[in-house]
Amino acid sequence: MHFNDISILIKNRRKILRITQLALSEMAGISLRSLKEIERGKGNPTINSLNKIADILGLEINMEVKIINK
Amino acid sequence: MHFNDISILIKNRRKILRITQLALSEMAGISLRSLKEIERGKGNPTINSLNKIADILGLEINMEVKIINK
DNA sequence: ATTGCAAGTGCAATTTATTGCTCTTTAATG
DNA sequence: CATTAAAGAGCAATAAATTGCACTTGCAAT
Repeated sequence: MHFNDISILIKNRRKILRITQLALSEMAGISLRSLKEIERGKGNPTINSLNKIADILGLEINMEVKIINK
Repeated sequence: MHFNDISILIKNRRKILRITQLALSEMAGISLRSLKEIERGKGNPTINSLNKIADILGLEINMEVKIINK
């Protein structure tokens, strides 16, 4: 899962929960500016920023051995 | 999955593959210094740094809806 | 015990993520 | 169309990640 996919997931999940970027940024404790960048897929956020957002959205970050498709 | 868990996973996976921090850092294209910090669980790496490491180690980062345990 | 290699770490330099301010664009609603 | 709210974006300031260098610590093998 690349950062671009994560961006889209965050954006979709936020919309499902019907909250604005401003509301999410405040609840997560990151700046509105940063959240905008992240949802646009621009930049290179830190794991902390992503974790804060994930916590609010009921998401979690995992890392696992990649499955190779035949 | 918190950053601390990711650090441990990276370190374990690297040892399973029997490569040194230096080798991994060079293959991933990040500095040895940064990799050391990450494996120690210190700092706050960017998603790019984690992705580069994950690629070499055959790992992948995922983000998904958290399952609530009863 | 000592030799050699891998990993941990303090510090300073540099690059870059994060932020605030401001303005523009888009989308929905009356 | 006009209004309003939400999202996109340029720019500069600041905080923080990344890096290199030098040194120490740990660990295994001879």
